[in-house]
Amino acid sequence: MPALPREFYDRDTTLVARELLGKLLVHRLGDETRIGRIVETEAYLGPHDLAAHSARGLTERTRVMFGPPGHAYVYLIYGMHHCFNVVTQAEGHASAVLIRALEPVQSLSLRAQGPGLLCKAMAIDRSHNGVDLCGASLYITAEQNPPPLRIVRRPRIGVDYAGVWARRLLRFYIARNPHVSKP
DNA sequence: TTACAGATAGAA
DNA sequence: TCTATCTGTAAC
Repeated sequence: MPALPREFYDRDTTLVARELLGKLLVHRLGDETRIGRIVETEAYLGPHDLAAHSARGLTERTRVMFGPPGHAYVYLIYGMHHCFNVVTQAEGHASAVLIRALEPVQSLSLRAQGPGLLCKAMAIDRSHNGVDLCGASLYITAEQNPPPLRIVRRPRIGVDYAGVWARRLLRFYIARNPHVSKP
């Protein structure tokens, strides 16, 4: 199964967030390959989106978010948890899709519901910040025979401070999937 | 130098 | 269901 091409990420962020559902996140480690099905995502639409990191402008941390699409943006939250994002749209758009939950497929012994647990289960940390997802070690691929999905749209989590942006329906998840962090 | 980010684990 | 915790980041 080949990795999704960079063109997949170089599109409308909301569209990418929706199409990422049901895809497989693959991380090749030394002697094992960890795979999880993406069941929950959130779209962050760039500098004008007050809920996005890029709203404060280009900083050391958000640099890769402003970079070209198809790269991993991994940041540390509360100094304890990692969050895994995928950069979307053309360089400078500073848009990204946050992967919030996975359904274990292979070598995932830990729960992966919630952005922090997801990174723990997939062994993703800040060393993966800026990694090219079109590469061979960490990438996203499509299933052979993807089942039909019922997709639910909801407001994003933890962005109450973002005014009108907090009400936008930019969170997507697979309906009735038990691995979604909050149904 | 210091306030803040909002998810997680564990207690109640 | 509620609360303590934890530290890198960026504004001060």
